[in-house]
Amino acid sequence: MDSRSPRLVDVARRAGVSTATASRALNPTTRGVRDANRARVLAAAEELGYTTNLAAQTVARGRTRGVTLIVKAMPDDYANPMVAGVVNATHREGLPLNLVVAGSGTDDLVRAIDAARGRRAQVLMTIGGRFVDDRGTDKMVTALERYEADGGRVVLITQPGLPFDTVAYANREGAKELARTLVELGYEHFAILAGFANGLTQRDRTQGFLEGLAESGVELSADRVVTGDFTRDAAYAAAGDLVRRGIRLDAIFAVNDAMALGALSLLRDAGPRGQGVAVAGFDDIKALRDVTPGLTTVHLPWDDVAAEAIRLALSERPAEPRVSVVRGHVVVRESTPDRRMHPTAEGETT
Amino acid sequence: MDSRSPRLVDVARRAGVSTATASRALNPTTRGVRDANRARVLAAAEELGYTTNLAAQTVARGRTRGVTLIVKAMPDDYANPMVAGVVNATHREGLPLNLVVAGSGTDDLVRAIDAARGRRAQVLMTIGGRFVDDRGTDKMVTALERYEADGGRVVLITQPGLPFDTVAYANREGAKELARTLVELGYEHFAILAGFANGLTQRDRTQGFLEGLAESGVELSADRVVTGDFTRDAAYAAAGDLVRRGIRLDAIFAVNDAMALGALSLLRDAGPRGQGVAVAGFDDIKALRDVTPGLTTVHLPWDDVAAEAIRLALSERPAEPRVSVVRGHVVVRESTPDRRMHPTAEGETT
DNA sequence: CTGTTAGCGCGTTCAA
DNA sequence: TTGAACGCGCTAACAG
Repeated sequence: MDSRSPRLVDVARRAGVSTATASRALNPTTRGVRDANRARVLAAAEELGYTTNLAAQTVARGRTRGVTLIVKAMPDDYANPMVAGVVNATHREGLPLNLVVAGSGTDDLVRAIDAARGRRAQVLMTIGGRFVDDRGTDKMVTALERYEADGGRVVLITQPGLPFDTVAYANREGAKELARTLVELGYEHFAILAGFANGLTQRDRTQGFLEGLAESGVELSADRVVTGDFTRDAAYAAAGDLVRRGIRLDAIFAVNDAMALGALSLLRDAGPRGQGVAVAGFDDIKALRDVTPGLTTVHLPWDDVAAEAIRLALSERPAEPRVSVVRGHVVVRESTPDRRMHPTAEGETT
Repeated sequence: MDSRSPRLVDVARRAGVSTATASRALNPTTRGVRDANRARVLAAAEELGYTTNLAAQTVARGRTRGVTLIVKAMPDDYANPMVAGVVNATHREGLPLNLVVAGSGTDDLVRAIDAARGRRAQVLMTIGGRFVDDRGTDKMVTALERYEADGGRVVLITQPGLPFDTVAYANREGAKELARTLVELGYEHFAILAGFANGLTQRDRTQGFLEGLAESGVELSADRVVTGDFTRDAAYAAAGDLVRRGIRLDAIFAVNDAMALGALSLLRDAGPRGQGVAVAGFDDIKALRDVTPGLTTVHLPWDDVAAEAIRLALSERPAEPRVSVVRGHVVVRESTPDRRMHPTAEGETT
């Protein structure tokens, strides 16, 4: 078959006008077409099943609408609330979305950024992916600057400290508040499932939690901060190691909810040794509504985050990069019962 | 700033060759460039931070790599296993992915298809979105045919019966097996949370379940098949209505796991009236591992489904459309305990 | 308001 | 193996 798509010339010919007029009629941006002609062009396009060749349009215009979202991985268990938020927000705005899963290396990230530049995409957003003291950060910044120099807009999500518009969560503060709350509830012996040692988000949450403990006068030895993958499965495994070590454990803080749910499952599966250990997470993902016991966590207003990211992206680029910090708050649920009311429940693990 | 991106000419000039040679050097597809020249071109590109303008390349070539995935909505609670599967599979294959959320109307779908054609995208995959007896199906098929006539490849997921390559799940059979299993376990009084009345997947699962019941000699009055949204929240609400109606209820079948989890939560929140009602779902999403009681469901091999879809998409278009049917199997968990062992537990709701 | 014409940046013949 | 020249489909500047 391969009966090639109709082109603008075909529409123009059929409508009895020039391609220029046809183009103008099709693109409401440009005014100045007699109604009669506009109608004929639209009719011709309809009859021919014409669709403008977006690639050609992009070449001619030099730029194309739409956002490119770079993420590190697409989880198949719990929805990433940020990804879902951005996907739905762009849909609402009628913006084409390009979802790119980049490897975790800096090179992969730079490649993805360059590819977006090659696509002449209007806005570029990235979630996660930044590392602490990563030598590659410079390369990434350079790539992003090239992208902006080329006329694109960059919005970083949760990666404060870079010279671009940013939507950041108050990770450290939220974790600190969570730690204080747990201590108040009567917990003393903690462990942290910290994710990647050098992931920025993970580090901030871990450090915030440690600070909160310190302020409340609770110590935490380094061997109780378990690093590893940032996933539910890794957390399940890590919690297992923790339990097998036989240390005294009142509560586990996992740096995100998916990990916390994994830990919770391990404790459940572990039998008696897992009983009585509390768990807390971070994010307050929607799935928590269906989980028992309810998971104590730090709530973040995800819809606001996504909306804010889009807002920044669509506004004029300011002289100085803007940083919107979104604050969360602790939500206490049944996974961290009040121990002060059950003083006898202490010491159920060894 | 707007210091425009370097173009191929710039690279060519810097390497001291023509744009033709530069193009050939950059595209490994074309052979026949002296190694020395190739090296100089690559070096020049590197130094300039050159990235091919994909739009221009697409115009010149007439087509571009990558898959466009059309979905109806992006859930923010549980990951859609198909979406996650396709996202990750395309990433593995190094294929650019365009994720499009189309409205549920046929027009939205047709628009999305035409847009993909306008983008000259290589392959188009759609998940869901087909309706029973929808007058719009013809329009959709026409749009897809135009897309294929234009050189693209179409792969439909879970929408059997259309003249395109298709990956279908055995929805009806799985639901039928589930119904038989539940009856064997001793359940008699069912209700179904059926989702959209005219959604194809939902209808197949509902009808399969009804058939299974019928074969097992169990009747189900029409007022126990509750239609509505295909989401967790809608299911939560619908289960509430069910409970309030005060009918005798042994078990609820929800046509997907997210809905089942919503129903489970409602029953939990409903207090005594919700107790003793079993729940079963469909899909076996990963999140079920962290839920108690474990949810009885129909397992589908999601990784296989995504891989198969990609395989079909990347293979030559066959003369006759191919249909791969992926079969699932029932997994019984604690949400549907064996009632035959607890004859006294009967009739706990009214 | 409309048509002519000249690009946009790249791939690709066709000779050399 | 290489380069000159043309074409891809569309928009934008410039006349009219």
